[in-house]
Amino acid sequence: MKPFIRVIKALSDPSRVRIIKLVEHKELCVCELKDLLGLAQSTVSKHLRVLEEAGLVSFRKDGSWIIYRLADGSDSVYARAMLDNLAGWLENDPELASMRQQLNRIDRERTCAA
Amino acid sequence: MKPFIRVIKALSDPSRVRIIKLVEHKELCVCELKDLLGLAQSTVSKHLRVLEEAGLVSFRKDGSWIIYRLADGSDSVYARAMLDNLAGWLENDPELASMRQQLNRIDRERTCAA
DNA sequence: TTTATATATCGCCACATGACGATATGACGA
DNA sequence: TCGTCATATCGTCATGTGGCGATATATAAA
Repeated sequence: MKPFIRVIKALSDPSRVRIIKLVEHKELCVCELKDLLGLAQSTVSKHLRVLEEAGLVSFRKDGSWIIYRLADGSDSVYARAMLDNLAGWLENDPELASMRQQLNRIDRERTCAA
Repeated sequence: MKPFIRVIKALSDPSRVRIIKLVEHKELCVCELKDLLGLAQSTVSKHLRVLEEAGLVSFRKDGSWIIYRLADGSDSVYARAMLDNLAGWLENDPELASMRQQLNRIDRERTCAA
């Protein structure tokens, strides 16, 4: 039961779902997510930790950046299934759409004036 | 986003997931669920309300009993998908197994000495 | 080494949530 | 009608959670 609940709880917050739907398209560093979501850096960092512990995202280091991407789902059948579901869900969400437009705008230069 | 979050939040509590996995097999009244879960009647009633508002369970009245069953999923694509997923998940959970044994024991007589 | 940037962690606060008992409602039976 | 049983709702409390700013850590650049 616990591994299932961990995945579901991780997805029970709108900000965390937005993170999933953003990194679904393109891996992103914390400060990019922070700007897109309009949340404090510490808040985003905490959300990413929850998602990572649920097996929903993973990360790699690139210099001083830590770049998050969708997990491959090998940690948890629940995470895998929910990521598959989410890939088709919320595609028409207006908030997500505007965030993705912003995402395209910052596509070329990774400048994260924190 | 909101309808999705409503379904996910409804499933983010272990007691509510247990309710789903119990009524998956057999429709049950509130007092049967109360006995199986070992929770106060008011608590179970509140959980059922959350599940019903998410489109995960529905109910019918039978005299003074209110008997809950899985929803058909027509209210919400998210509810439908999650019920489909859950049908295959947690089948080996030990707590659920012992609850289902109890469930078979009360199978014949619906006596809910509250 | 010092400075700046990116991230994580910590402490705090406001609010949400799950639990309970007590009470209200509603149906059935005596 | 009155009492009983099943359920829902209300009030309350303890705990969980999301938010922030401040701070610690680590890397890169000056």
